[in-house]
Formats: sequence, C-alpha cells, structure tokens
Amino acid sequence: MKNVTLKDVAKAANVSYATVSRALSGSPQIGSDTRERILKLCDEMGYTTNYVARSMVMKKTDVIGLVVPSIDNQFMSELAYYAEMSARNHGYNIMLCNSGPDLKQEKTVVKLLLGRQVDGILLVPQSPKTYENIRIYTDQVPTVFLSENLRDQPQSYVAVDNSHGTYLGVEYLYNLGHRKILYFGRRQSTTHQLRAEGYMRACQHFGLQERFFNSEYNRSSIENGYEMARELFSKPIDYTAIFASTDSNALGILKAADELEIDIPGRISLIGFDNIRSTSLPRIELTTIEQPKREMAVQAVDMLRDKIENGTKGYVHQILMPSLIERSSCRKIDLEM
Amino acid sequence: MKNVTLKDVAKAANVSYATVSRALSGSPQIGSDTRERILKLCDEMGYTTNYVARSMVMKKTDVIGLVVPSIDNQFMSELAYYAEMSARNHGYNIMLCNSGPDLKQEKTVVKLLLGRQVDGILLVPQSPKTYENIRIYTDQVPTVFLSENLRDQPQSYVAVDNSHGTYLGVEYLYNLGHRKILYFGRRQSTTHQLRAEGYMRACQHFGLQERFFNSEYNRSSIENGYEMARELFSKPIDYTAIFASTDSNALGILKAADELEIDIPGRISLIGFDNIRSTSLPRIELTTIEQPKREMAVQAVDMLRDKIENGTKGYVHQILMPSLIERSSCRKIDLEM
DNA sequence: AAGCTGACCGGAAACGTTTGCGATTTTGAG
DNA sequence: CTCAAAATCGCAAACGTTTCCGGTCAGCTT
Repeated sequence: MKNVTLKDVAKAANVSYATVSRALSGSPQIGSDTRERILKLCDEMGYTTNYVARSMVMKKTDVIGLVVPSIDNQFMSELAYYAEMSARNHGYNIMLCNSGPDLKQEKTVVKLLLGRQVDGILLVPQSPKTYENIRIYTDQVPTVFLSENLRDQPQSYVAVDNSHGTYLGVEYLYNLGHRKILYFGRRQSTTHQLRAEGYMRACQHFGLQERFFNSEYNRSSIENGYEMARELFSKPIDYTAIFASTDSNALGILKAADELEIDIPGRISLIGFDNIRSTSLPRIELTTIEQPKREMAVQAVDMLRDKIENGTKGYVHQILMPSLIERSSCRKIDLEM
Repeated sequence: MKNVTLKDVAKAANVSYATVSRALSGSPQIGSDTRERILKLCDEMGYTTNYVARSMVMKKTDVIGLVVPSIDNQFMSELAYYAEMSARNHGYNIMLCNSGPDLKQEKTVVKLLLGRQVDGILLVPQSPKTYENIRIYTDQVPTVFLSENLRDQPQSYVAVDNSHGTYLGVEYLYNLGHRKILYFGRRQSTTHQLRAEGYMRACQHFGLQERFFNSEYNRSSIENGYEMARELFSKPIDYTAIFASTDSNALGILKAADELEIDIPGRISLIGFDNIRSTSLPRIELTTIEQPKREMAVQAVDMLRDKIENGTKGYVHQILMPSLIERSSCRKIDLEM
C-alpha cells in the first residue's frame, strides 16, 4: 500500500533517482532512450509525484486558498466554480475555507492557509472591516479580493462597477416611467454603499427624489430581506418601484409582498442586483443587474497568478461592467396617471 | 519576507530546534520555564508551523479532498459547506475539485488529489460508472461516497434512503386523494433508479398503476427538466400528480407548465426530491422530500476520519432517513370526481 | 562522596523531491 | 589515434519538520 517513490523506480531502472526526476520533468540533459525507458517504468509502477515533497524544495505549493463567507450561497458557489476551473487549468488546486460568520473565524482561516503555504489567496470579504482584519497576512502572501474595496486601500481586487450597476437600473426604471424609486439595502456593506452611490447619482441626473430604506443587518439574505420588507410595507407606500441592493433581499421583498397581497410587478416594480440563479426561476423572473461571475473569477485568478509567478508588486483594481437582465418584475408606468 | 522557521526561533532562544518543536507540540519532556520562553518568542517572531514540512515527516497532510460534479449547484454547495465546517473543526482542510462534466475529468482530479497526498477523499459521484472509473485510486486512499452506491460495491457511502423517500411522497399524494401519479426522471442515474424503486413499491402497496416518464439526459438540471416537460405536456395528461426525481427537474416542469398554462397545483400536483434552497422561494413553494444535507456531510467526514485515524478497513453504508416537506405545490383531490 | 535516577535538552536521521556541480562516457575533429 | 568538447548521468545538499536515541547535568539515596 506504500506509495512508490522516485527511489523505487530508480532502483528498477538501474539509474539514480536524480535521473528519474529529470526524465519526468523533461530535462534536456538526459538521453532520449533512457527517458523513454524510465517513463514507461513510471507508468507501469504507477508512480505519481509526491506534491508535498516537491513543494518542500520548490518553495511553491501550487495551491491557492479560496475563502468565502459561506460556499453555501449561490453567488459564491458560482464564483468558486469558475475559480476552481480556471485555477486547475493553470496547474493550481483550491483549498476552500468558509470564513463566516465573524471576523475572528475569517482571520483564523487565513492564518491556517498561510501555514499551509498557499501560493496565494482569493478572498471575498465578509465585511468592510475585513481588509483591516487580515492586513497582517495580506502582505505576506499574494492576495486578491473579490469585491470592491474601499477606494484608497493598497490591495488588489476585481469587482463590478457597483455604482454603475444601480445607475443602469434606475435609468431602466426611469425609462419605464417610474419617478418614485425606493432604494432598499443594508448599511454595513461596502458594496451596498457603492450601489447606493450609483442610485443617488442617477436620482440626481434624472431629477428624482432619493428614497432610502436601510437596515442594520450584517448579512444579506432572503430572511433579512423579508423582515425588512414586512417593516417597510407596514408604512404607506409612496413609491412605484423598489431597487433591492441584492437579489436575496429582493426575494425576501417578493415573499413579504405576496403575503400582504401587494402585487409585484402590478403595484410595485422590483429590481435586484447580482443575477443569482434563483432570479431566473419560473414565477420569479426577477429583473436584475448581472455581475459577470465567470469573468470575475477568471480575472481574479489571472491577477493572482501574475502576482505569484511574476512577483508583481503593487495593486490593481479591476472593474468589470455590469449589465441589466430584463425579466418580468418591472412594469411600464403610464405617465398620465 | 522570508518565513521564520524553527531554526530561527531556536537561534534566538539559544536552544536546538528540536527543543522548539517539542515546546510547540507540548511535549512533556521539556522544562516549563523554557517552554514559556520559547512560546513567547514564537509569538513575537510570528512563527507559524510549515504544514508542508510537517506533512512530509508525519506522512499525513490533514487535508481531505472534496470532489463534486460542480460546486455550482445548490445541493453540492450545501454539502460542501457543512463538510468544510466539520472537517476544519477536526483539524482538516478541504481541497476542492469539480469533476464535471465527464468521467475523464473525474479521474483526473482524483489522481491529482492523490498526488497531493490527501488523507482521504469525499466524493459525490457524477454517474453510476464513477465507482468503476476511480476504483484504481479508491483502494489507495480512504474514500467515502456521498450518494447511494450500487448495493454490492465494497465502498463506503452515506446517503438518504432514496427508495423510502419516494415512498413517502407517493403515500402523501395518495392520502391527498391522488390515484394517477406519474414518475418523472432520468434513467442513467443510480439515485434515480433507487427512487423509482420506492415509487414502484408504493404503487404496488396502494394499488396504483405505474406511470413513467424517463429521459436519457445525463445531468439533472432545470433546463433538462424543462425540455422533458415540454415533451411530456405535448401528450394527453392522464395523471393528477407528478413526482419529479429531483427538485431541479421539478422546477423545469413548473416552468413548462406555466408557459403552457397548465395550473400547478390546480390541475397537476407536483412534488420534488432533495429540498434544495430554491424550493422554498416565494411563488415556488415546492413540496419535496428532504435530504438531510448537514447530517450527511458530518456523517461522511466522521466516517472518513474513522478510516483515516483508526485505519478502519472494510466499508459501511450509512443510510439516513428522508422526510417530507409540505409546501403548496400539491392539492387535495375530491375523490368523488 | 559515589553512584544512580530522572529531568531536560541536543544531535541526527528521515520524509521525497529538485538541481548545481562534478564525474564519466561518448563523439568528433585534427 | 589522441584529446577536447559535448552529452549523460550520479552525488549530495537543501527544503522545515518530528522524533528516536543518547548525553549532560542536578539532586537523592546510601
């Protein structure tokens, strides 16, 4: 049951194990006849190179750590899917860690990853405080964040242009005839703040009054969105559309509205952000702003690879363009009304 | 930027690095005063033990490989979430691999994991052929499958009692008054076959006629379910309920039915299997059979840990009980009709 | 005071690779 | 045929740990 090592095949081939190593790695300084012989022998004996030994001497593990608040989440699992695929295509494997629910655990897993000698870390932050929280480790290993960072932080990230995303959404609603648009989100999130900014910019541009409904929840989920929406709907409705900062929140709103028999999109139009899978489900068909998850993931690993392999210092902020996915949760408003 | 090693702290503490190692590992054969001194020094110098070096000598990586057809899938990402949590609580980290879409890639990633010297592998098979496909590796490393295996295979797995699950569902529909129940699934899947078996058993028990609608797709998805359902609905509807072998399929059916204005649950009741997150969404509210994903995941890592740490040979089949989650996609039928 | 027993610590091997450098052989030209 | 150059290959160090096996003391017993 013991693994066959370089020494074993070397003995069988009657050469030194250095020679075997060189044959495997395709070194030019080895006879093509012996190489053939050794390669065949490796195959027969079922040799597979021991990556931990290799990592030891190469000082490189070809492993990148992926830390997400919780992989159990459509947005992150999509991201993880593309990231793993892309990483593996470039010879890297992914070590997965859930960082939720608190900053302590986030710090713990990053430290763990460092001990594992990962070559780099891909991280979607759980809070704006994350950057400070793990800064001690961030400069010990190449790291790229998968979320828009605070603008002046010397850390690399790739993200959509959140502000432009909400702008697009408001523009769309405006063109549909909406003049009273409510923005619905949670205050703690950096992402939320950036999206709110786009909303305000659009309001200013189109001459609309800003209407906010904020919460203090520290996680965006259907449940939180539902709770918030119940509260929202207990007050008079003086708007014709809701822009939810997150699809999850939008889904929570939808649930509350259905319960209270507030027609969506009949009475209120609803638009979300992220384009998670659930939004395209039958009977849901939520209009939303798409985050190009695949592109984000591959750009992030490309960026990380650049840091790892070329030792690129400094930081780069990669901003991707969002786009509007039109489904059927928004309706046209007759301006005469 | 270089990592601080045992040697570095040893030099600083003026002891041998063996001593430092012992201090860290809490060995009894070391003075408590020197231990204190060394521990403090480690902390100050920011020492973290290099796991790859450690793995080298311990012949144990404390890493378990998790291979899923695609992490981008609600069922699997939930499983992955609980598995990672549970594993980490026991000192293991997770190396994640997507095995989809074909057997070749599945084999490739398992081999990769072996090269990484993982202590064990958790795998949700992508096809009944998987067991044969990776058998060569399966006996080189502790492995547990997260899906019901063919009954006579000498491999460990944890799974729900699929057969009992469908039985429960049919029983539920029967009690609601349904007498014409269609079973809807894809033939290639082992899981599907087991679920079909429960359906047939229930039909026999309740004296119902078996009605099947099978497909040859090799993946269960909303899209496939939709395609199949379009075909199904092009024929006369001589049933009052559909049992979809998978929630994904059920969602596809729902979409097709909505398009064709076939009322669910008004005209046809619909029940799924798995209880993925999407089933509980507003306007969906799909009645389904729950797979206890959390329990499955923790049982699987427990089983794997037992194999790894105690060298337990042989195999065990852990069968968990499914349960029915009643929502609102099924309606009562008046038997007088 | 001598021997003996623990307590505590250091030396060194081992894990399986990669690779620089030296050693050996082959080759080709003069 | 001789000798240098080129082509192959082996030796050994290094990567950072853990742990076995001794070694050096101090303190006790007699």
